[in-house]
Parts: sequence; structure tokens; C-alpha cells
Amino acid sequence: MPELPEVETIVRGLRPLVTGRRILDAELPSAGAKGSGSSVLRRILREPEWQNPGDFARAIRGASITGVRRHGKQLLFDLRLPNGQGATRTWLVHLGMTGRLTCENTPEARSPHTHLILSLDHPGRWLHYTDIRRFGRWQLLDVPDGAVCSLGPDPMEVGFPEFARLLRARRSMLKSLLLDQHFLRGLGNIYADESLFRARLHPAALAARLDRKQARKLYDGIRKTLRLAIAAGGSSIANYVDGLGNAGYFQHEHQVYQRTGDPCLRCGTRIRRMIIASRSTHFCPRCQRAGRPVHRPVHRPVHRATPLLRKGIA
DNA sequence: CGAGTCCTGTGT
DNA sequence: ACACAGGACTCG
Repeated sequence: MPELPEVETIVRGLRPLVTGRRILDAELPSAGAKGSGSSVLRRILREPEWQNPGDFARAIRGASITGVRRHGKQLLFDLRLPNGQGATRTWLVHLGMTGRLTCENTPEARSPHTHLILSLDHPGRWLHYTDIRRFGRWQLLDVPDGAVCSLGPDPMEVGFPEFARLLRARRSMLKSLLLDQHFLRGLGNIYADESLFRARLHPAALAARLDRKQARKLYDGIRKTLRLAIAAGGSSIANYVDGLGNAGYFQHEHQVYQRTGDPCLRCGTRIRRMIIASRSTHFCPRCQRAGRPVHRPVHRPVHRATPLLRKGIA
């Protein structure tokens, strides 16, 4: 569910609530539950070193949270361990499709899909991790930026010359490229479609074939979309809420995402949906013509069209 | 590149 | 019953 604007909103909300706090206790309500033969937590805790989810809880219990950051779609909690001489770890959280991190005023699980409850040394504050589909992932990193540096630049930080250079090196379709975290980190299905609409570029256009002007429109389209989305607190469609449990409202400003068949807000043409990179892709066939692939018919018609038919086609 | 996989929930 | 959902990995 959460893409860059949602994760940024969560980080901004949680930062003042958890920075400087100590983790008094870590509970894993689903650790004992049976799911496909083993603990339902095994997947979220993808580290092989956590034979037992209790080891994870033990590892972070007593640690102090010294900072909260965003890296693409991932949240990073910097921890100072209790016993070591300033030993540190970074708890990496990827929320997948349905992950939530929220501050609650109770240590009781709010849902059967709550998988972690951290008690913080602040009266009335518990940090809950909830994830219905369990596509989320946690890692505990030794190095603050380890295992994370292979991703592409942050779209809000990259400069245009660098962006244009990266673009030129890619052969894939724009939609696939924007979803690729090794190209840019942070975009997902919503903001890829919304960015391409603002850039007026066809999602199936080939990256390497864009001229400088089109590359500029894409760059600007991405940044404007993300800036507006962050300002709106992200998009809440089914599951997303921020760290305080509040919904975002950028979904009301979506131009194309999940608007199949509705009129384009700019030209009135019906929004179309197609599948690219196995993902739903929404676009306006009139506003987003630039760079669209030429469709050559595989079979040539055996008979020429009659003049009357030609008229109809033209 | 596409297809399948991991999951649960919702809407037709 | 089926399609689809904000992500990302592996396979051929």
C-alpha cells in the first residue's frame, strides 16, 4: 500500500513521538499462531538468524530510538542498544501492501493481524505493527545503511542531469521503469501512473527514446506529483493510515489511478486501463500520446478496404 | 520481458 | 466463483 508519500507521512508523524524513547518491551502477538506450518512471523522476519521470533524481541528490548528515517518506501529506526558501549542497530521496516505502523494508547492488539507491539517509555504510547496480507518485511541491520544502498536515488533528491542520464541508459517502458526501485526509489503503482499523466507521456513509451524535453516533463511530473501527495498526507484507498491513524486525502486528487472509464479531468476522454509489468496501468489515451509505441498489425488485410470502409476508418 | 508466488479482504 | 488490490521476489 504505502509508496513514498505515505511512508514520508508516517515518518513525519512518528518522529516526534518515538525519537529519544526507549523500547521497554516488545510483544509478538502472532508469534505462536500457526500459519502454513510455522509461525506467521517467519516471513515478516526474513532474517534466518531469527530461529525464534522471541530472539528478535530480545534483540530490540531496552534499545533507545535515536532517529526515524525514510529510504524509498522503507522506514528505518536507528537504535542504540542498552548494554553495548554505544552499539547500534537499524530496524528496517517495509510495509508491503497492507502494513501499518501506528501509535496507539493501548497495549492490546487492535486486530488479529497485529504482529508487533512495542511499549515505549512514554506514558500511554504503544507502537503497533499491523499487516493483513503480510507482504511487509523487517530486518535488523548492523550498519545504518547496509542492505539498502543498492536502490536508485530518491526522486525528490536526484537532480535533472543525473535523472536524464539514468533514463537514457534504460530500454524498458516508462511504467516498468518507474516501478523499478533500482531506477528510482519510492514510486509505486499509484504515483507511477499519476506522474506519467502529469508528464503527458504514454506509459508504454520507451525510456531511452525520450528527448530532453520529454525527460524534463517526466522529471517535473514525478516531483510535482510526489510533492502534492506528501502535502495531502498520501492516498488512502483501503488500508493506509499514517502513524497517528489518520487517512490521507490525495486519493481525491487522483487524475487517472483507478479512474478507468471516467472522463479525463483535462480533456474528457475516457481513462483507459492496460496491463504493464503485470500491474494495472491507467492513462488518458489522448493526453498521453507522446512516445506511445506504434502498433503494426501483424497480418496485412488480404483485400483492400472498400472506399466506404476507408472513410469509416479515417 | 511475462508469469507465478506470497497473503487476506473486498467487490461484482 | 472470480477479479482485483498500494509490493517485490524468483523463475524461465
